[in-house]
Amino acid sequence: MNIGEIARRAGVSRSTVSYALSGKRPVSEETRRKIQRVVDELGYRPSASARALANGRTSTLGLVFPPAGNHYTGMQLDFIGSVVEAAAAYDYDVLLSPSGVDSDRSFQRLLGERRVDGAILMEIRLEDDRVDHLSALAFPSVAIGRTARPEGAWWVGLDHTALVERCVHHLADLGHRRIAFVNRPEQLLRTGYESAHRGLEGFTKAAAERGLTVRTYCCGDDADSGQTCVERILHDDPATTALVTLNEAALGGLYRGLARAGRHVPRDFSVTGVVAGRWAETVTPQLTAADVPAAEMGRLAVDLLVERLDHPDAPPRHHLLTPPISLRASTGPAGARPDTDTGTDTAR
Amino acid sequence: MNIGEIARRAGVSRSTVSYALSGKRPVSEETRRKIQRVVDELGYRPSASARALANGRTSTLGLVFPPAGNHYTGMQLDFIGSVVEAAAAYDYDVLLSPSGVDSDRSFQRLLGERRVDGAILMEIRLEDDRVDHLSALAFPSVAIGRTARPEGAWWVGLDHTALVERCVHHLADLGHRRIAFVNRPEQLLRTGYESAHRGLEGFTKAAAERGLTVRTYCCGDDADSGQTCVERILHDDPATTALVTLNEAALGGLYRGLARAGRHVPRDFSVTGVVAGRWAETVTPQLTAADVPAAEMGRLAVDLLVERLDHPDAPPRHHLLTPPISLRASTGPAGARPDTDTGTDTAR
DNA sequence: CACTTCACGCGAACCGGTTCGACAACCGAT
DNA sequence: ATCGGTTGTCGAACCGGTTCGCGTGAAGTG
Repeated sequence: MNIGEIARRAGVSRSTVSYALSGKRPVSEETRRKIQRVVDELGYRPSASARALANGRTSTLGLVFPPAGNHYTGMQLDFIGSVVEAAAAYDYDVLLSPSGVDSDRSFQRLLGERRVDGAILMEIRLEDDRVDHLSALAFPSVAIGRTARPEGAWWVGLDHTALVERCVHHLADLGHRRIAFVNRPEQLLRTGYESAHRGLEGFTKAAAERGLTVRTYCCGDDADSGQTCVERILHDDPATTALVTLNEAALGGLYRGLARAGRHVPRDFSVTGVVAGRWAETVTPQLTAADVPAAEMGRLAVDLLVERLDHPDAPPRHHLLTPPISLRASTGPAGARPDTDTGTDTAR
Repeated sequence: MNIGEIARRAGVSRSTVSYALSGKRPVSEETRRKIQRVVDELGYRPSASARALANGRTSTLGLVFPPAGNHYTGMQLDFIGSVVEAAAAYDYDVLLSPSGVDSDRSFQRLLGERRVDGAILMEIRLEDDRVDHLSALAFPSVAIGRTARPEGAWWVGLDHTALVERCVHHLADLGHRRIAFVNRPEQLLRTGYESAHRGLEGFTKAAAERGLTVRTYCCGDDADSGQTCVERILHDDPATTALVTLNEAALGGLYRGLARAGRHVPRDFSVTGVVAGRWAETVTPQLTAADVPAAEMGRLAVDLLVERLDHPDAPPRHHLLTPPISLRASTGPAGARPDTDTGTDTAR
């Protein structure tokens, strides 16, 4: 079942078999066919380990995703799926690595033991040890997300700042003056998670530009937290008429909280944000949102990484995406119900 | 950076370095420390490819998941995440393979090129080529799901039949007499997808036992399809008062369809089914459902596979799980609103 | 003091491919 | 007949580990 066996049966040398299969040197049509027949008969396939050892390439990409214990969001699934598919199109396999903090065990495995030719990093933080580490090593990698100083790096990212700004402007245009921002969990914000930071930045900036009264909240990645968060928002400022969120996992809970408080979406309360399209369509009314093009981002990341692998000294490239806001049904003009009705919640 | 380099610097032979690091033969404390110092200084890590070639084990598990183009569900994400985590605990990496149909390219890569020591299969069909193929090859694998004849195989599965039966009984106990079943997409049912079949079987059986009037539907894996499906259900039999579903991606759409038709959950209409707990808690009212313990299943699958790898001729084992129904808020007694009100939908 | 025993370390072979340099056979051109 | 250039094939070295068998020096024993 190894190349020697094939060579013996075909009556040629091992190197000839190798050349016949790889085509890296001409082989006469006759011996090529002879070899091919033996290969087909035995169903021979060259061992990936041996090949990797010999030519130093594993044909495998590493996909580094967030630390264990975190909730996984739907977006992450879309990244994973699209990365795997895109990689397969280039004849690469994908090795999953549950790495979070820098220099942890499985991260070491990928690089130190040379299991992968390149890596794609998810869940980027503004100051990211992993990115620094990889770039110091000049190890081919592409980040899905963008650090504080992304110059000279390879990445594909979403312009969360601009997207959230647009959401705020959209709401302001509709007449909303008191808006809340529902961010990802505080722990993520504290550790410098990119989208949480840039989203917040965009929110603050746009709110200032429009002179809005705003509050910002962190919210756990689950429905219950979303519900609690809405309770806090309406308690802190019952006159709030809209919110912007990045937290797709909490979305259902946000809606529930609003319903419980007797706020009808979009009549008395508008909701918008940046979430995957699939989630935006799951809630009722469907969410007006900038749809995260996760599948496209995964594909682009693989494209970049493969390019970087094929041309080791190509200049750094990146893609910054700014998908448009999809108008659905969760936002509407402010003041359909007068602002005066703010004393107590109408429902328990 | 290879073992020869370490040996040279430590002034010993390559084999001694190998033994010192693996501990497979005793090495004097002194030389061991000498070697360890050099290793630490240079940050040496043995090449995975070379090791794999030498000892025939890749320390990698394959995770075979559904064909491209499918929507991925939240459940699948939970499987992937828990498998990766559990594998890491055993010092295995996980290689993702987007294989669907049998003997397709990437499936061949995993096995033919010996990239993995064992495989975990997801999205099992009752007659599954991949399972047959692997068991014919005696290749170590564990299925998440159970074929029509699972005897002698390694798997971890959910007793969809029993779970859906329980859902039906739960509804029947509440007085519901006309119940619909919302299955996964027709294409999955047609190709023999396990959960769709067994779920349907359990539904039919329990409905017969309780003498219920039922209809069964297939529904696409997205919110819009869910909404459309509810419209069909209420059109086909406006007296329907409850539904059971396996389709978590459609859940939001089902709720929307009911709301649009003016049916309040759970006052005029009960909903239940088998979905991941996270999803059940996202909708409002929260879904009374048998929560799919996806994370546990992934972990168990890895446990089984590792056991099988460590003891090549251990007898086949499996786990059939039957999680309890979590009572939440989406089911209630039938007839809170009289059955007579069935002429036309009250809302558009 | 010679004789086993044991702990330790070494060299060589091997895993299964790839790749380089050499060489033989054949071609047409001088 | 000789020479230069192809074309097709082979042998050997190499990738970076693991593992087996053997040799050696020190310790233990009668």
